[in-house]
Amino acid sequence: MSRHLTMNDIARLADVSVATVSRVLSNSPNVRDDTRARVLAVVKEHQYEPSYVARSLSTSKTRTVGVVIDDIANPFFMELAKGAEQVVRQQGYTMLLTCSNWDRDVEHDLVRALVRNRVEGVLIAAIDPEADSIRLLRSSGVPFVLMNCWSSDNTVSSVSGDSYAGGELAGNCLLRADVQQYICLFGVPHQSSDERARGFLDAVAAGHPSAPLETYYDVETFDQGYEIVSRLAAVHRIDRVRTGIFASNDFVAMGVVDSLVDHGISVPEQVSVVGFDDIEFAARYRVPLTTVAQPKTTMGELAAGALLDRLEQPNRDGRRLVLKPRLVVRDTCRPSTERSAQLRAPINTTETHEHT
Amino acid sequence: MSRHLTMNDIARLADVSVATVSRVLSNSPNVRDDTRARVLAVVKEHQYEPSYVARSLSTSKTRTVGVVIDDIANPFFMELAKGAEQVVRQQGYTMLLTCSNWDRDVEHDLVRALVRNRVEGVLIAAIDPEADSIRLLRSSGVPFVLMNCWSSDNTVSSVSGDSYAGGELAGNCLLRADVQQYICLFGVPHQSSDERARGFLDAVAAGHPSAPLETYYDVETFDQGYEIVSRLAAVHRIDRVRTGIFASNDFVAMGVVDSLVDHGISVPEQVSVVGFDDIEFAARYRVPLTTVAQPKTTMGELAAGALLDRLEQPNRDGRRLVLKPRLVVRDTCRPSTERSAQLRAPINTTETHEHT
DNA sequence: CAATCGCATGTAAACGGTTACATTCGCAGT
DNA sequence: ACTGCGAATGTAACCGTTTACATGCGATTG
Repeated sequence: MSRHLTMNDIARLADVSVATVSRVLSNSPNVRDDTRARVLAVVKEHQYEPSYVARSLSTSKTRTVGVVIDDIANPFFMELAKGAEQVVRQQGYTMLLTCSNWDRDVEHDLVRALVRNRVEGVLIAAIDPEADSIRLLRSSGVPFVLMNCWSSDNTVSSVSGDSYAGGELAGNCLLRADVQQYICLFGVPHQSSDERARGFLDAVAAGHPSAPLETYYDVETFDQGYEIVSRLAAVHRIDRVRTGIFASNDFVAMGVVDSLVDHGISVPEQVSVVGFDDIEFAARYRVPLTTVAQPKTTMGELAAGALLDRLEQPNRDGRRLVLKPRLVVRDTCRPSTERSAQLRAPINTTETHEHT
Repeated sequence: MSRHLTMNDIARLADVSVATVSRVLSNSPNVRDDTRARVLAVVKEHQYEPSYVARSLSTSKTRTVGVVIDDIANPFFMELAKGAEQVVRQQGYTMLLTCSNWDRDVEHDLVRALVRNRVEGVLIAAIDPEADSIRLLRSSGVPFVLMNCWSSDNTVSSVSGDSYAGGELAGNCLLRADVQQYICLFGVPHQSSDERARGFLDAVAAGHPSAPLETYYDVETFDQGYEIVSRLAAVHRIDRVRTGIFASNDFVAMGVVDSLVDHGISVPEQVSVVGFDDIEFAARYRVPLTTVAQPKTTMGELAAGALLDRLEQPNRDGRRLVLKPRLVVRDTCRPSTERSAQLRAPINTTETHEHT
């Protein structure tokens, strides 16, 4: 195909200099009306589109921010990204969305690619906030803000949910459902899932000290949830006594529920399940999920806002935003009234907390 | 923060010229080993990352392709995009994903932005293949391939599902379920939804000529599906006779089913529902959806493949790829055996068809 | 020992914009 | 007619790479 037109071509065709064309296109004043019209006519006639790559090189501004998430198929991250997109686009930035598939090497490569593309800032749901990818970001001086995790270094900004509180919410919910044993399906090692685990364990340790409790780690997917519960069901580990299952996210919770109904175990009568995230589908699942909701879109928006602040105010110090989760009670776990009366744990809070 | 290092900085630090640095970084031969080592040492020490924007300007190659989809929250498009991402990344391209939200003006702006960013090609799920956005693509000479639609102009490549056949599949499925009236929830005007409608209507006209049939247009969302069916249920239009409902996509189908169960109407005993797309969640919905599956990931992969072919072979003529849909029978519509025996419509095909 | 060759390296011209600065133009004031 | 001045336009340097070409240099060769 033919090559792209350049500003020079337009200048020649309109019989003016490149500077004038540039001025017309950037709406600068001090261009005679007829000249402007002549240039615009040529531009329109030839459908000229100026090269942003040249412009970026010239101005050293790309008006682009990079976003790194872990899983593009996961509604949690998609909502984060959507929230972020909203606000960056509205400030005239373009968003470059990338996805690490939970692989640290990929994450590192993605960050490298973003830096090379000279994005002006990045939003990253880091797998590990001390990883090389973050070091690279620091050393290359590209402003960034962490999402869904945080750093001990208080020069770096972050936006995350209060996972410990979320874990407690889940724990208390199961407590109130009056179950006699607990199964914990925790996620891959990660700040936020570790906190969830702590919060959950602390809550049940406090409310139900002697209860039998079994934990699994690294479970993140529907299939894993299905699988583990199926194994337990096969040996009648969960259909004899009332059981509470904590799932590291809503996908896992759905897998769990799927397995339970496939084994003829009734939810929530025999087994109660609490998920995490409250993805859109949780409410529409075959049995609507009781789950801990995180304000996903808000998180994306706040993160983007924080980043944009940084871009204008490069040396403001970091702020760590922590958003309170909220328990959404649907059909997989309902408080049994007697026990609820005893425990008077707060069960529903939303609010923005700011540390540092 | 400090500015980015440039190749010049590295050259100075390593006491060589920029050309040498460039050669080292592009692995060109003809660099003495010790020089190479010296340069690499400096590069590593200062975490230098070359600017792709400068490189792109210099080489007039961005190694980037743009993708335009209609709705990023819709799993159908996400899968398309994922399929495409796979293959472009693996060829060393970066993918710029954008989303029009079904707005033609936005779509046009997005294409404009992609052209300005000098993407080397674009994959576009066009709202209307004759729209300005496509004209812009043509006139700027950027290779592109249509997804989920097609053009009468046979120089343009496209990858789409055989929507007419899909409509027929849905129609025949309802036919076999032995329903006595039909409700059609068609989508917004669009090549592929129009074809689905035609296929569906032709199928029931052929198999059940005298049946009462009611059509709605522009229904695309869960809420719309829920809403329409609720109105009908309120006036007992669907709980008296066995009814078949065609939904323009799986979201709509879920809304429909939700409304039905909320009104105590049993699915599929009283009302049968067929969706479209077979998004991942269809199988896990509160009542698993009978739906027409499209090979979404494959479509993305093929589209990307076609585009990459183009990039190497700019003036090959277009090819239109049409993929056969497949009926997935789950719980919202099941063939009643008597009638199934009479009609012997093909019910399950997968195959790639190539026209032109 | 000079001519030749090939490899390693440097020099400088692109690439397509932006923008500081220089120049020209049109016109009012004297 | 001349000066002065602001508005309109042009000129050229710069942004950070790549790459064609020039140069330098050590080893081979007649």
